[in-house]
Amino acid sequence: MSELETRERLLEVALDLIWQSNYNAVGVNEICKQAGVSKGAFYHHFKSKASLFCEATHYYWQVIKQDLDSLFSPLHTPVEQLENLIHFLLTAKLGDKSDDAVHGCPFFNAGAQIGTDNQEVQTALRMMSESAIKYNLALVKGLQAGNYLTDDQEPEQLSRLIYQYIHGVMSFSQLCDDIDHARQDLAQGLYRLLGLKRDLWFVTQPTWQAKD
Amino acid sequence: MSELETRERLLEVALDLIWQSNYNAVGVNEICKQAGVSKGAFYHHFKSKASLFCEATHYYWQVIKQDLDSLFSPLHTPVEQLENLIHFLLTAKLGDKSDDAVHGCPFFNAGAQIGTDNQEVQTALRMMSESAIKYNLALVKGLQAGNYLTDDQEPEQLSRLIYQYIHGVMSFSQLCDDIDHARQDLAQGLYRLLGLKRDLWFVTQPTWQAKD
DNA sequence: AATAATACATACCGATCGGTATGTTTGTCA
DNA sequence: TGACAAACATACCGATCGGTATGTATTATT
Repeated sequence: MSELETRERLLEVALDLIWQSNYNAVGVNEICKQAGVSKGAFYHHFKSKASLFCEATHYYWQVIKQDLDSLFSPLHTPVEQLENLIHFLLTAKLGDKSDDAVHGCPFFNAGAQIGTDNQEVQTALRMMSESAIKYNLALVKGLQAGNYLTDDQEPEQLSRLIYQYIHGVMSFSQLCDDIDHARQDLAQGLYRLLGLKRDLWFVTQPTWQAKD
Repeated sequence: MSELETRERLLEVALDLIWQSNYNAVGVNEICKQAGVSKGAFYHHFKSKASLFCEATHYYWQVIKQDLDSLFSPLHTPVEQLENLIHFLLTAKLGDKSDDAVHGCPFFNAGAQIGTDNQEVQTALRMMSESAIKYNLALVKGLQAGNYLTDDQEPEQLSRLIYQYIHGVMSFSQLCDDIDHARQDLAQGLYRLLGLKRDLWFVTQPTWQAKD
């Protein structure tokens, strides 16, 4: 196995395992085992398990950002961007693939577990939240500028509301292991929160697709 | 210490500790220590830690229900009920008391941790969700019947949206350790999700207070 | 070629986890 | 008063946790 890859191997395996279950249930030993590296290698690259998690958060976010940049591309109209976001959340995040269970966002699940105890982790999660909300903010401003909304609420607050709701939907559908409700509710909730004009509801097709 | 109380002592201490941190971080030993009972007593009353958690969920919900019944009392108008709910969430749940940190709902934090692994826990949490949504449903129907809303969305879905959003707000404000945003966002989000008529926003005072 | 730092691997640590086996007290009913 | 079970208390268990100490290749530097 190549040298620099070891680090990424650990990050990806950790993401995978934590995604499938949760932070506490996944031990350092198992991460190493699945990654095919030794514990020494693990603690050579990361100073602690929490530290790995922080870096994994960052790593994961870099990947997500590529998708977000793509589906929020100026090539799409604001309404298309909104539909792209919905489509993205339903497929890439909630696990449209007909496999096993519905996954929430691994970082918020994990954040609920260690966030309050570990300052480092909490900070990492906050920064990811802020970044995500910035994307929402751009979307909201685009929708406002295009006169697609029924009122002129502060865009900062609106982008926060959206973020909160998305998180709520994902947690709920994970608990109920039911993606169908999420599919019904997500768009509805976002439309309502944003105050999207009624004649624009459920009429635009997403213009973005997850790459393979 | 009286006999029957031991059980409740364990439940309340467990709630307290889990509330303050999280399910995984709180061990059986510490619960027993804080409750002033032995481990033998613990496993005399509960067959496992997860089982305790399930019973604690039920116990906790019984307490919450009393508040919900009170603040959703027919003595209040539907709009007052809504404001009562908001006030309740901001004070009793998010911890208005100026003490330390912002707490989310301990059960959803814990649910994110063990929910997927433990069938028993997951079921208990689902039932609590369903019950909570039923309260929302009554509220929504009341608001619709009183013609306080701008549209006639399916009340079942609306009550779900509300539930999801509330959960999202609480998680977010816990992560950010910032109750001020929650205070700003909660009402705004609920108004928008429900489609409450604009002239009713922020004009009604809650008619319910937490009993010390 | 010698040296030093990097990148691991192996073996092991104390702490703590949830859980149990067994003993002792306490109340209950006959 | 004796029998019996419920309600604990004490001591301990194996497993596993995150983390470390130490040894060994490998690579870069001089």
